[in-house]
Amino acid sequence: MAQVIQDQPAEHAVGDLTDELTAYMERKGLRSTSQRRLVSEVFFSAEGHYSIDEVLAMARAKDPKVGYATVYRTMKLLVACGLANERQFGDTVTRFEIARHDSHHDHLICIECKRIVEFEDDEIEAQQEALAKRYGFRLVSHKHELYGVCPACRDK
Amino acid sequence: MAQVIQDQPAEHAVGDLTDELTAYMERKGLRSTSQRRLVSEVFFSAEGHYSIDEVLAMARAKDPKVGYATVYRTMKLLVACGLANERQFGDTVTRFEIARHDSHHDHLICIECKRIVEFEDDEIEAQQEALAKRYGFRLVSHKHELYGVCPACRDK
DNA sequence: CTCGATGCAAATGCTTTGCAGAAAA
DNA sequence: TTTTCTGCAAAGCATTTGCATCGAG
Repeated sequence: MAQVIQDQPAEHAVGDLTDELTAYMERKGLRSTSQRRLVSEVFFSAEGHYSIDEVLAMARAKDPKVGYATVYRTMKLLVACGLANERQFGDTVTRFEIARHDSHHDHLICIECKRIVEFEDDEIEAQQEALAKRYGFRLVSHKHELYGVCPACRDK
Repeated sequence: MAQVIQDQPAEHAVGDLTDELTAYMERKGLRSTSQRRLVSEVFFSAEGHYSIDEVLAMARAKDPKVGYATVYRTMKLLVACGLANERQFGDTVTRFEIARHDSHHDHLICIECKRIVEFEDDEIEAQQEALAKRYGFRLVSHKHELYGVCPACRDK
């Protein structure tokens, strides 16, 4: 059998993301290199919010020779083709997450352990729209981050 | 007469803010210097969201010799004593705004002209609280920014 | 007179870019 | 072979700090 039907489909099928990237690169005349394949693969496989350094570390685990600039440029490429989002949380480092086209989500961040929980709240989204309209703004995007202490850290 | 009662009280009475700062500095054994008085005065008098460079420019209009580091350190001081908030919007620069203790507010930012409008929405605040509770988080702070196109820029 | 504050300039931390050599197409 | 990509190292840029000097207390 060529395709395995999974009982519990992964949140993001790594293959689908890779296909989208490949299509984008072909369309733009960009080259498929071993580094781009490696970096995108480790990023697509790892669910989370990673800094360049973290993606670099994951990539170097499989190929110690990859350079920082390559990871940097590959992440920019993923952002450009809409497969990754760039985020800045409390600190100064830029983090990347896999972009989901279907749903908007925001973040709940533990200020103790830095854990990041994603949430989706349609009511808040709707109220944001209403609020923007009230001020005459055409809403393009938003950033909504809640900082607090997570259950695990509260009990310590 | 020593005190002037104003018909239209300023949003933030510069004098009150200055008094709070003075009290804080005395409490901490910090010195009242001409630079600190100048920087805090221009910042308290100017309503808005200013970067270090902008505060520096305002201060230098009155005293060309003030240094960047002094403004930097004075703004940190204002943040430390709760009289200013530090914010990062879309770009890389840090901006400061006068902290109001009574009300929480968030921002609506025009991506064209960079105009920043402040808003307050109790319903959204309440929903944030509910959401944090749902995840077991004790909510400490939040960042809520809406990016869009303001009425003036839509008509251009 | 003492110790904190200032202002310069240098250091830092992260991001971005120039360029010579490497590797896709 | 041509053109893009890589990896290093250097440049940018906003922020932060060390230090000699200045000035408030």
